[in-house]
Amino acid sequence: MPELPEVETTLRGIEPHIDGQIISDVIIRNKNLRWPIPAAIKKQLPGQKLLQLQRRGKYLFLITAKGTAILHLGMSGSLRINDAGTVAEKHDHVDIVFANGKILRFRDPRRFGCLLWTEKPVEQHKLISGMGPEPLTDAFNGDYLYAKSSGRKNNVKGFIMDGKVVTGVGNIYASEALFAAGILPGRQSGRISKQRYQLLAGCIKDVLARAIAQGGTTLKDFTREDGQPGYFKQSLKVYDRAGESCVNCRQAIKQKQLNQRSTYYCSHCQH
DNA sequence: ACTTCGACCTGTTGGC
DNA sequence: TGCCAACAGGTCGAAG
Repeated sequence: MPELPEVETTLRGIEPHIDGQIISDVIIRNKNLRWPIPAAIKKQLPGQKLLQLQRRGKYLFLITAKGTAILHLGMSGSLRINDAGTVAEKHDHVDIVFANGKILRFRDPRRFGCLLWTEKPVEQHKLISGMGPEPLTDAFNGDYLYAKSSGRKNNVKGFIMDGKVVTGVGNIYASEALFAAGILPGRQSGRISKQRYQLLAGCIKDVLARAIAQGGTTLKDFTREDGQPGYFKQSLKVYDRAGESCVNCRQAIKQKQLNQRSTYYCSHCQH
């Protein structure tokens, strides 16, 4: 479900309620997420002050003096802020209870998400250390993409969705950014010019920044921490629009499987 | 070092 | 209306 804009929207929504607050309890109803939730989450978090909330790619970090909780929403995860006493529903696997009476509630029907614990600097964690640059920083640009793509044989959509290349670009925004840049998703990544990568890097930044400004994309079930949807769906130009007319040329938007993921594009505007 | 593919889950949708 | 296959916003880790 969530890509970078949805995770960022979630972070901004929950932060004012819990930043700087003391964790009073952790309730784990089902520890069987992608990896089992370690016992240290329940053992170490209570009594700790939440010093900082951070996002890295699609991961969220809950930083305390003792260590850092690493949270990923997977395909179907979401976080809500509830008041103490709110009844948990079917897939509400974890509550982090705060002394101010708020509960951070982690729901994840498919359980592809995770909640892990580390006491080392979080950037040294195995899942984090190999990650590519954040797309909204200066370290991510066309020169970087061009250099990184040298000699590569995969298609450009798979290339920009590779978290070791750049983090946070998922299936929606990969299609959208490639449309904005006029590049066919199936084009071989190692055979694209530096100039086109400069355009693409700018389009990735632009589409992600605009999606964040709109509170993310609600396709089916993504909601913000307060239950409100994101409004970027109305700005999508190709994703989930197979057969509808291209906003530029009016030809039908095409859909095909690429790397086992649905991919949307305009065969007239993209080459 | 890079690429492809299977795996992990539940819920919803669309075709017959 | 009902059933069942196909699909869904992610990404790790194994195998080639």
